[in-house]
Amino acid sequence: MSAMKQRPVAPDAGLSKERVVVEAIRLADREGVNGLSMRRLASALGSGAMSLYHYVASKEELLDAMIDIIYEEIELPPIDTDWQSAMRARAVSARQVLVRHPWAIGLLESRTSPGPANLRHHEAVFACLRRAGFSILMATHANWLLDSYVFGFALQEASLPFETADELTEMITDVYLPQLLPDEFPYLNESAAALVAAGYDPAEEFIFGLDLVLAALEPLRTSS
Amino acid sequence: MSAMKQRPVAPDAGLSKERVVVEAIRLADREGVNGLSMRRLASALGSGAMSLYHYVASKEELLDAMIDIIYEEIELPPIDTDWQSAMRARAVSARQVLVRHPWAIGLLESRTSPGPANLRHHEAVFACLRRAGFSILMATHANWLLDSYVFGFALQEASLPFETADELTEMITDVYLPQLLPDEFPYLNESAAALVAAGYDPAEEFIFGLDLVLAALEPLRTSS
DNA sequence: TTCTGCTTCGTACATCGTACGCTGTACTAT
DNA sequence: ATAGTACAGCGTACGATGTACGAAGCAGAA
Repeated sequence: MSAMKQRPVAPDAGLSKERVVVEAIRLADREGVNGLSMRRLASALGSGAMSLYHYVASKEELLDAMIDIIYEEIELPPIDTDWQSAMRARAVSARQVLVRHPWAIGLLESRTSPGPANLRHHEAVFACLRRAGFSILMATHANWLLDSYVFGFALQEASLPFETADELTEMITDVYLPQLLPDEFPYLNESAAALVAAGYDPAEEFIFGLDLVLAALEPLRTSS
Repeated sequence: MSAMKQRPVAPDAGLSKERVVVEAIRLADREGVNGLSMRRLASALGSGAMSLYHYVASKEELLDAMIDIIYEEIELPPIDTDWQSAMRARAVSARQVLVRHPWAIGLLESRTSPGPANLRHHEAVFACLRRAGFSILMATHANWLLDSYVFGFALQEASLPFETADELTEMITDVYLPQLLPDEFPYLNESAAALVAAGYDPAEEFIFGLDLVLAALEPLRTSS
């Protein structure tokens, strides 16, 4: 407002690819990916729908850019610890990010070409694994295994219809158990009951499998 | 046509929920989930769009029904072998099904209430694990871990932009490497080169991680 | 002033899911 | 035979979607 003229890029007003993409992520967080339309995004930015197309070539490209910002949010494996701690930290961060942006998980499917943040991220992961003594082949295996676990866990967690332990109890007793005849599904009943009794924390469940996988990878290293 | 009158349900002509859902799956396989519209589905069935709404309450319900058919396609863990073989067979089958129907992976996200085939499937999985000597808690852990791996792997595999080893080589050399400055991404270059040299088979990669996970779960059993 | 180039936007079109109400047929009760 | 009931199928219409197209506003240069 005050120093409005000389700046080639307006500091806060005006559109930019960054502003468009960031607002798109906010909208998707709030309303889900189905609530993200070009018109609604435009009105959230106080502009006309077609203005957005000066910053993104299409909605597909917008989605690609959103995914790359998501990758930027994921912590890189720290370099100052052992490989297990580093990969654990990265995985935990990735899960947190995907919990914050559940719409991103399903989007990974159709998007093919990796963005720059994605590349940076995987470069750092491979660096960590190789420096820890994994061969190229074993590093590839470890990367697939860990990413599969993280994404798959996030995918399942996102489809859980509850957020808190209380909601879980309510969900199980009200929705799940009624359709679960004890004779037909004895084992599901058993574990549903155990879940209600013990409570349930996705974060703990995530760590359990993660540490199990990390421990299983440990003997595949070549050197110390 | 010949014996047209007395049959309460026409044997081959006429619509039915089953015919609608099965054709929807075929359409999604062919054109992706974005190519599946009620109008296109209707015309594939030789009917009007609104006729479909006599068999499914909404498109959402149609998608739910499609997912449940997909679960039906996944082999249950066989009961006549050790638990590792049984769970391996189930996981391999699940991956094959998801490769055949990649659109289904992203759909698991938003769908919340499990269909009957889903319930049957998980009942069988829990039965297998419990009979193998896992406690209720450990069976839950194992189930999460295995499902996360299978779904996550399928999700990543679906986003691979190639189908065959030749396409992989082509993809890496033409698309991947050009944007990968060796100084900026030394480790990605290294592993990309190794991938081209060695070829790559997703099915083998899948088995590697799967067997590693199964072996890591083995000591968590209580009895033999 | 006039021109040039970049942003911004209004309109238009095809396509989407689906609410609503009309048709025609099949079967039952009279 | 007639009327009633139920249901399967469809045509139309409404609001929303992504985006092609071209006009408009605007800066600085001539």
